[in-house]
Amino acid sequence: MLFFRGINSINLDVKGRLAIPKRYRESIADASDNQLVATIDLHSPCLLIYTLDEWEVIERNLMSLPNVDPQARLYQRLLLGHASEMEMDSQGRVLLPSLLRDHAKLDKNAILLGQGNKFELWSQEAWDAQRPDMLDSAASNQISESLASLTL
Amino acid sequence: MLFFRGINSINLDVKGRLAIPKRYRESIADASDNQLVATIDLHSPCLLIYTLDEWEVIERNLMSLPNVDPQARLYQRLLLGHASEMEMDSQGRVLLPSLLRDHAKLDKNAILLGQGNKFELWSQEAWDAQRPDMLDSAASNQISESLASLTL
DNA sequence: CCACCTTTCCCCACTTGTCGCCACTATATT
DNA sequence: AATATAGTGGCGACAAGTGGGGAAAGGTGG
Repeated sequence: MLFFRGINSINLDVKGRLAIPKRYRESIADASDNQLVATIDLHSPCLLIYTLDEWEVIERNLMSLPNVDPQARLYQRLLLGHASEMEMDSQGRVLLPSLLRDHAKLDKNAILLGQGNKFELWSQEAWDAQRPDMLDSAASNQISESLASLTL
Repeated sequence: MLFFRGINSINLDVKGRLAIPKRYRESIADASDNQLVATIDLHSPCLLIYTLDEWEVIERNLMSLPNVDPQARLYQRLLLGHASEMEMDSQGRVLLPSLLRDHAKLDKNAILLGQGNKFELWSQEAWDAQRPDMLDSAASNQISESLASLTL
């Protein structure tokens, strides 16, 4: 089973290519023949990067939502509409479509977060700006019900 | 199975032609011999573009609706009435009928969104104007029941 | 019925973006 | 300290995107 962990500081090249860290490459090659899919995150200014097979699961779930629900339609439009297939080249790099780079304000310095079945890709600036807030709200005492059962 | 994804920035030429991005062309050629159908979207100021065979499914469903239902008749009139067949030329371009271009306020800069069995075609202006609102409402915390089951 | 005008379509040229290759640098390992 | 390996960046070839000219087809008006 495929599971991505860890934080990586990565430089995009001037053409917007992202070099996937070596330690992830083999499992990506095995899982989906070097095919990745990037889309936007709806809650944070970052991109989500899935292996193609993981993405197809998401996609099936998305498309099975009731078509009459306006919010479901919105999700479909945004997530599917931004989902871009990318293929790792022989050096383990993928070209990020410029419209997606724009969305996440990605230029050179980026942060790649392993998040289980996907990666999150942040611009360094956005990450640095939001990390303190994330830590603060995580540290606050308001534990949601779903978290209450968690033993760390 | 045919499945369109992703966002594309595209320039229409002065004659109103749309060049389909290369990566979609082969599946369109395979699925429906370069035949596409465009119609209007009923909820947003954009056009919907189907392969001919996918459109024929929609069409059958539309026509099987009860004829006495005024809303069904409305849908039939609008969707079927605006549906225009288009053929990709040797360079992968289709001519968008001027009445459809007018409906979606399309001039030069356009955004083509892959949406599963169809594409959505937006004018750049309309897309830029609506995208922030769409992101806002997608990010809002009011998650409808149907979305609650979705794991991204 | 003919002439003219507009629309559509094809072809070619040019520009831009994409991709592969290679070299250099930094980091880790023995 | 030397060597190997991953990361980074630049160059160049090629493909895709874009735009314009002109021929053909279709429609309109005299």
